[in-house]
Amino acid sequence: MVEEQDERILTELQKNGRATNQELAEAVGMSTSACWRRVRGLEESGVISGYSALVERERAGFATSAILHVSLERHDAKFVDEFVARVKRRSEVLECFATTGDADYHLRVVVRDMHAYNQFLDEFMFRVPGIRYVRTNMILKEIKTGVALPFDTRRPRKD
Amino acid sequence: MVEEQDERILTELQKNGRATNQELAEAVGMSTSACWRRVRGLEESGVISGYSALVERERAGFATSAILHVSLERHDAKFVDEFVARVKRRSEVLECFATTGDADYHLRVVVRDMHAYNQFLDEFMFRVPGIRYVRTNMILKEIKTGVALPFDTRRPRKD
DNA sequence: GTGGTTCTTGGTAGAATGTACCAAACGGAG
DNA sequence: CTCCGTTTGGTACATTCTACCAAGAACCAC
Repeated sequence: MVEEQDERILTELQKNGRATNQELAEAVGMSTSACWRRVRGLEESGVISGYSALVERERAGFATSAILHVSLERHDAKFVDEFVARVKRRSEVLECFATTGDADYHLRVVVRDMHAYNQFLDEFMFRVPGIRYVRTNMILKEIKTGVALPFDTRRPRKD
Repeated sequence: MVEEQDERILTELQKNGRATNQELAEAVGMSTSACWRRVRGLEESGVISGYSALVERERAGFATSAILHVSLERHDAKFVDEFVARVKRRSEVLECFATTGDADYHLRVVVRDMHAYNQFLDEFMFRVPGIRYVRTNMILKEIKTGVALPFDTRRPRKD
């Protein structure tokens, strides 16, 4: 189980994934060794699945991004699995969620420019079998792009 | 400008944000000092905006998440700014994008359980002034949740 | 309460790494 | 070619990591 001390570590490591163990220990108020062991535990148990540099999309040359609503014609395992497998392979698709509502899937796609987006649709999206529709919502502005889980919200009573 | 060597560094640091400088230098094929200076440059120029631990949502106790489509009644700066400011303050809102299409905004919200989601709507979303509608699409399954920009895609010709 | 077991803690030291310097190599411009 | 600015690889000191230790806390059965 992830307890309160772990949550403080996670909060800190989400803010600064390259914090030294010493900084981290200081920030959460424990000894370096206790802290280090907890971090290791979180990594080994898979609570922390990795670390990543956060790169500014536009500065890195990716001017265009969009949210796609996708719906499938049929929902047999065959079509669903094929769709999922293809989505996982395409690096332009940063996120993909199966959702309730009109569309079956919400995707977020990031590309270098509009030409690349058109190409993405032509070469990839429109070729996936069994798709009913793909609706593109271009992203006009990124208000917020966070990865940090909200550990500051109240925990449910555990009773 | 971000050139090819930088892209290799970014690719690597997106995969492993805690790679040691030595590992990194080896992976991208340069000396440790050259590599270190480039990383520093990317950080100082803001291409790398930070580092973060990636935490498994469900293992960390956040069972519920949703994508919200939000549309505003009016689009005066007054209402827009208020909405944006409020969204930025709420840690449950991991992502928020202004988009084309029916909804003005797409948000991704993560909470501990359904009760917390209901509370989020009641206490926050439904109290923002000037909102036309909020449509909730519960996330049934996370197919993919990536943060790495697709540097493996073809760069536009620079001419 | 006591005793025993288990889990967690803080301290420490050798190994590994980061970071700032150097002089050398490179690449254009004239 | 020579000059000048930029980027490179190497090195050394300071910092940090990481695996051990024994001591302390928490728990349970009795």
